[in-house]
Amino acid sequence: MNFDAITIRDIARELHLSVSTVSKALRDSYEISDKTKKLVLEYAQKNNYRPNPMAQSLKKGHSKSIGIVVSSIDNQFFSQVINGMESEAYSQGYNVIITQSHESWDLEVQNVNHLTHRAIDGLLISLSTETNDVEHLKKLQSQGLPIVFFDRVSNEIDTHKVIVDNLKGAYEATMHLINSGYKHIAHITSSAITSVSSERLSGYKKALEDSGMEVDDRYIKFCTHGGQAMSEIQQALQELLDLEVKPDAILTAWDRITTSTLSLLHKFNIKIPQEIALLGFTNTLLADVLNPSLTAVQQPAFEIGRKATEMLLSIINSKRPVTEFETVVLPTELFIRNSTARQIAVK
Amino acid sequence: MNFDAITIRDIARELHLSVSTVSKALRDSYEISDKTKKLVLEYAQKNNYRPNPMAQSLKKGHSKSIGIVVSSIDNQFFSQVINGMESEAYSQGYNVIITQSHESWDLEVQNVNHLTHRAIDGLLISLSTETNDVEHLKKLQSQGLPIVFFDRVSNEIDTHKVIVDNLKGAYEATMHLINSGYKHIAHITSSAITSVSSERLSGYKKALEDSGMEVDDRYIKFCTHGGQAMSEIQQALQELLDLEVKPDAILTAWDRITTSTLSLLHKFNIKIPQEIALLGFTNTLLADVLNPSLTAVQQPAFEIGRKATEMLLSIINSKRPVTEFETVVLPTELFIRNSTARQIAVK
DNA sequence: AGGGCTAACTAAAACGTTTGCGTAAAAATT
DNA sequence: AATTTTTACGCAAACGTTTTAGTTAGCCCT
Repeated sequence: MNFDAITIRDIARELHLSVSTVSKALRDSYEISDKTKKLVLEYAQKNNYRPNPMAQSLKKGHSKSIGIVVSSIDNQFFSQVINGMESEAYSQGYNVIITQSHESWDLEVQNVNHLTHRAIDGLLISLSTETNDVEHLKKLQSQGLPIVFFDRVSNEIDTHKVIVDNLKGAYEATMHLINSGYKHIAHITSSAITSVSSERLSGYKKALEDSGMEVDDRYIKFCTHGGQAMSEIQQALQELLDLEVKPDAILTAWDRITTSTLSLLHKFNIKIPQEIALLGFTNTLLADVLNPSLTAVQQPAFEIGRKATEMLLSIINSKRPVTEFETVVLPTELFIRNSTARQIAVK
Repeated sequence: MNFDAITIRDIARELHLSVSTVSKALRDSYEISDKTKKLVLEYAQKNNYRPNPMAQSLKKGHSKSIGIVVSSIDNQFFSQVINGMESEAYSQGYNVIITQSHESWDLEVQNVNHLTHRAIDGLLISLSTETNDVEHLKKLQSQGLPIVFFDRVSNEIDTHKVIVDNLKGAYEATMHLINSGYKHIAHITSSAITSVSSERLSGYKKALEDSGMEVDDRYIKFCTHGGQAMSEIQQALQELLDLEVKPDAILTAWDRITTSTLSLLHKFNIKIPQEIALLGFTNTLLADVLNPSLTAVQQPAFEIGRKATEMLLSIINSKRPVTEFETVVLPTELFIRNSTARQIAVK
């Protein structure tokens, strides 16, 4: 393929000017006369000149783009987060490069390496469920790459973080179930490694304890692959259904687990909420029109993304090394719908 | 921010070698002795050397990344398409840069300009609903940027394209409604400009005609903003409901229009399919668990993305200019669920 | 012994910019 | 008129690589 792109050198030759004059004219330098500027600008315009971004990046020492690692783009939570990131990044003249870890540590490392070092000016990352070793990120940070965590954070790395109040979100959700009269509330979550899971689990447990209810480990199921595989959720659900006392409500802690559980309950012909109520963390825009409409803990995804990006750019643009880091905690919101409707009476 | 990244020059100085020797050693050139290679490799490893991708890109004349423009990432169709693109691109050592046009021509142009010219080696684009002027893309193509269209294509530009058989998809969908006994089938689609809309509209009309039914323009509604705004869909729907003979079925032609229409029908308390049946183009993974489960025309989104990327990379890697272009047409699939269930009898 | 080979390396140019410094001419100041 | 200042431009180095074209030193061969 031949890219017959016009360069600053071509303009210079054609206009009988020096390369530096052209460069300065294009950047509207005070050193250049209006006449020359006009000449150069018009020629550039006419010939559709566009500066080579690689040359600029190389020269300037930054790429004006930031890397994003999420587990999966087709998760509405993450796509909303990305919308927020894109919005903030664009408004500050930055580009985003999105990669997916698909909940795999290997892929996460590979993506980070791919993005890494000067191809990006900073990294926004939500850890994969598999990740408990963050050496790869530590090394990058120590080499000066600004990193901001969002959603699934690591407490082994000191940097800005944007999370939601997972404990409170799960607490309120569980309380809602308890107040609705449910007695045997199960919890399906992801791998216990992630910050998000353990916080939500704590919220769930605290609500039970505060209500004088017993925490029974048999009602708590972990899906180590973050619910990427339907099979692991199916197994978890099956085990719950096989208990001598079946749960009458389920709190699902992850977007994908929530929707998959809903699907499986349909598949098993279990009436929601009559037989089992369902309450899940999810950001799907379709919660209202699901069958039944789904009581959900929703996260301010756009704002998470926006805020994380704002913080990352503040590190990137900081004159001196940033050593004071901040963790922003945003609130979740509980939307009560039919999937947890209290059973007034059996119709 | 200071990036104390190590360069090839640092290695050379430290090892008392020349820059070129180090470069060649790293690239495993036959000109370098095994001893030296080992030395360099070990030093590089230990000091976590990583080639500066910008310098490499500048030198090599390509960036090993491709640009993607879609209308919106939080549309499951597009996120699945992107998964396919990412998969193919990664397997060939390419990176993807994703941007969203949000159905706006202005943003589309801005994104393309941002990505454009040497920051990317090629472009994968699905036009925004607003777009009917493709001069910006023509210009880029004429300058040598490889472009592949998918989903929403322009026939003013000659290049590879990947689409689905929209006419057949809409035809089969409409036929399903007709065969289920629906008599007044409405069609809500996007702007008539897009290839996709007009093809689906044709399929809808053809099915009616082939069945001896009249095509009544009052039953066809256009949402010029591609359904980004709920309000325009609401208005379209309201107009349909205000007709003296209300439609008993609606075929929605776009993902977002489909889910929004479902929401609105709920809001208006209209029973699906008893009062109005709904059949829509959508790739949501939740079609099965919607209320009611949704009869849907689904597109092979992953494959669309994969194929488009494969074709783009074939242009990029082609030794000589490509002049023969191909349009790949993939089949859609109709999933029949409850939202169009034939009304055997009124319960 | 002289020429030709080869192996292993180096020097330098190039990719397209940006930028600090230098400088000639024009303008302003003495 | 002589000096200084300003204006408007050019030169060349630099960013970190890759690559072409040398350049040594040692070896083999007749």
